[in-house]
Parts: sequence; C-alpha cells; structure tokens
Amino acid sequence: MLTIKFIDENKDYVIQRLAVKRFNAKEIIDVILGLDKQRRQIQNQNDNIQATLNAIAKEVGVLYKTGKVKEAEEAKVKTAQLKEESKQLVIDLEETELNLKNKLVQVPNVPHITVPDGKSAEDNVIVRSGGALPNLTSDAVPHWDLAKKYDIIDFELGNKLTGAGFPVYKGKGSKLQRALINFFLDEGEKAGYKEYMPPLMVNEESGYGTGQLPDKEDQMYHATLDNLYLIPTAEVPLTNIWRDAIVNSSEFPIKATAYTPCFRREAGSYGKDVRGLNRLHQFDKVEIVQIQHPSKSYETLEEMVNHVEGLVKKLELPYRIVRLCGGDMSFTSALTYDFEVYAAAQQRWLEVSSVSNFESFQANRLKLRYKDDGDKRTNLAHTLNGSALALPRIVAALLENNQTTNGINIPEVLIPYTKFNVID
RNA sequence: GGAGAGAUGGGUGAGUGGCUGAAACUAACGGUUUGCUAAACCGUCGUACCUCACAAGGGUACCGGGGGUUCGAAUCCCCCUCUCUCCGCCA
Repeated sequence: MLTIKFIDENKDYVIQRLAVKRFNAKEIIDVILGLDKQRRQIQNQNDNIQATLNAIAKEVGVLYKTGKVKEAEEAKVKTAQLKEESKQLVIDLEETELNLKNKLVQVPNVPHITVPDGKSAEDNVIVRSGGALPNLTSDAVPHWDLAKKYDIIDFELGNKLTGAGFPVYKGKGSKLQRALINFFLDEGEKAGYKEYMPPLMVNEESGYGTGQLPDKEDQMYHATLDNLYLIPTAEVPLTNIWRDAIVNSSEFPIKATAYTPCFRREAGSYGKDVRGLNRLHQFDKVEIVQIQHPSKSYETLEEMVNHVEGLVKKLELPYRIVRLCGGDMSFTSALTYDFEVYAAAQQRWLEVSSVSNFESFQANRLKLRYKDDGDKRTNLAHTLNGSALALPRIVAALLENNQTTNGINIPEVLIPYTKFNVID
C-alpha cells in the first residue's frame, strides 16, 4: 500500500510510472486525494467537538465538587446535542476511512525507474546469464520419467494420499531434498542471514500484513475452523515478525532466512506448466528476507541477487537473470529479478527464484517503521525478499541436466550433504 | 476440553469513576561532576491522526480487541482474543 502522502506529493510521477505496470491511476488517485481531504475535515470537526465535550466534563466535575448541583445539571444538558453530532461524524469518518482504504489497496506499487515498459513475460529484460547448456543424448527424458525410473519421486502415491500436486519423495529423492535445504540454509547463514523456523500456519492479520489477503485469498489453503491459513511462502511469517514494530536504523540490515514447505492452491493452472515438479500444491523453499533503510535498499537488492546467483552457480545449473517488465511484475513489487534455470530435457527455462524490493509498500501495511538515531520521527522501512531457492524446479533441472546412461550425477557442492554422488 | 486468575508505557509494576497519557523503580539516550572497568546528580524518554512546514505550540484518540453505562472510564457492565495456574487428554 502506498502512503497518501507519497501519492499526494508525487502525483504525476505515480501516474506516469504506474502506466508502466499497465495501470491507469489517474482517476483512482483523484478519488483517493478527495477522500483524504474529506477525512481530514471530518476528523477536524469531530476533534473540536470532543475537545468541547472534554471541557464541559471537566467543568461539571468541578461544579459538583463545589456543590453547585444546579449549574452542573445545566452544563450536562449541553452535551447531549454535541454527542449526537459527534456520533454522526464518527460514522462518517469510519465510512470515509474505509472507502479510502479500499481505494488505496487497489493501487499497485510504483515500479522503480529502471523497470522496463512491457506487457508480458516476452518483454522482460535478460540481465545476464551463466552456466553451460548440457549436451544431452537423444534418449534423454524429462524429470518425471527419471523420477519414476529411479523411484525417487512418486506422483501417483501422492495422488493416493492427498491429491495431484503433492508428490512423495522417496529414498535418494528424499535425501536430495534434505541436502538442498541444508545447503541453501548454510549458504544463507554464511551470507549473514539469521535462520528462523516459523509456524506454517498464520492468522488473518499476518495474511493482510504481507498482502496475501484480501485479494489472493483463493490461492491459500484456509483452515476455516480456526481461521488459519497455510503459508504460501515463508515470506509471510518471516516478514510479519516485524509487523507493528519500530526498529532503530542501527539494526539495519535485518537479514532473515527460513526453510518452510509452501502451500499453494494454484487455482486455474493447467497443462504442461503443471507437469511433474513444474508446479505443485506443496513444495519446499528457503526464503531470504531483508529489512533495510530506504537509502540502501537497492544495494541490498543487488546483494540478494548476487547471493542467489551464487547458489545456482554452485549447483552448476545454466541460468539467466531477468528484470521483469512492468506488466509482468507483481502488484506489490517495485523491482523484481527472476531467476530461471534451464531444464534441458523439457527444453524450458523454469523460474526458480524471484527477488524483489518492495520499498515501503509492504512496510506500510505491516506498520514496520524505523527511527534514525537522535530523530524522534518514524519512517517506513524497506522490505525485500527472495527465494534462495525453491526446490522442485531446481530438482527438475538437476535431474534432467545431469542424467547419464549410468544414472544422475549430483553436483559436487551437494555431495557432502547427500553423502552419495549418483542416483542410480 | 473443565475450573480459576490475569492482560497498563522497552521491562517490573501502582492506579477501582474526574486532579492519570498514566506514579514509582528500572532500561535506554543526552548532559554535569568526579575519575579508572563505576557511582551520584540533572534532563529526555509511547504511538497514530488533526491543525501545521514531517519545527515549536495546540487539539483528538489509544492502558489486549470490540461494544455499552456516564456530563466524565485504565477504573463499572457485556462480548471476543490471548496468557498463566490446576485438572483432563496427549506427540
């Protein structure tokens, strides 16, 4: 959520930059600024009435104490009408605030100045790429066939236990998951991230805090009896740690990482996108989060991108980093880099990480503020997060790219974790 | 799940209808003094909104959340949430 102040002070810029996200902001911004003006007027009126009421109440107290009962009774009479007026104003105020908020949450984050114009994924800009594309033999097969051949991931068994999109990892497949998780967490720790193990279910407030609610409600599994949501990403519990917090800027950067399973309903997905590990309802991911001073958040974004790049490099996967264009960016992001790895048998680039700077968009909802030393004022912090990394598509690429006639080779860096060097 | 107790500012904790946005102590920060890993003393020390220059000043709201009684509520009443203790159940 953008702040009204920012919109007010940068109206033309906001309209112009939101056009890059294919969002026409002109009209809604006028409505927002109008509602805000109205809101201030109403509050001002009501404050004045309250002040009068408070004064009368004080007076009545004194009159009673000095035995002037008659005068006190007279003073009381005056309050009735003021209270009526105030009541109506409070109703108006609440309604106006609600309207205002409803409009405000419809406005996406303003894309950073470097975000390219564009409609869809076609218009994303490849920033850089690395790693060599493997030369597979002609009998190379996609990962879902390999999973079956070596009996390491069982999709049918998952169907039996739960349903589509809930695979069962077996034997070396299971150990590979564990290895990747530990590898990612260890790398995160080396880079200065503090490890957390958060709850996998969150309450409504947390859902609102990071923006999954209200609009992405149907993407989350909802335990209605207790009104809890299964997390779609560790970003939700991890970032909400700092909901309603005021930190001293000397604590920046705050760096947190967590491994969690992630649960996504993925309503509306179909076709080759959901084949095998490409898209699941439950998957494992290590997430990194940073909270940073606004003046340094873009340096931090670069640092996070470099961290993720280091991971795919160490896994020896062919990758490319793309800067998302306005049309392909998420609602909440100001700048996003996607990481894609090449799955050689499917001959597809698979998105494995998305690293974003949300600037103060998320912090505004979270009420995550900071204070500079010696300054009484609070400001909104900047939040950033990224996957480092999501497992399934990494596994898909590892299996497909490293297949040989003798089995699937494990990248060097993972062997200390898997304790085996080939899946056969 | 049953019974009871409780929820106050960074922490401890006072306050049961007006003089309380809230004592006291403590932590933190700034300063004075003395000087050796410190003490004493003084000062500052919640958030949001309105007015307004995001200054000073003024106003309003907030003592877990919501509603009510009253001229006036941290204080009384109702509902909810959470925490603690005991019992039950249990990895």
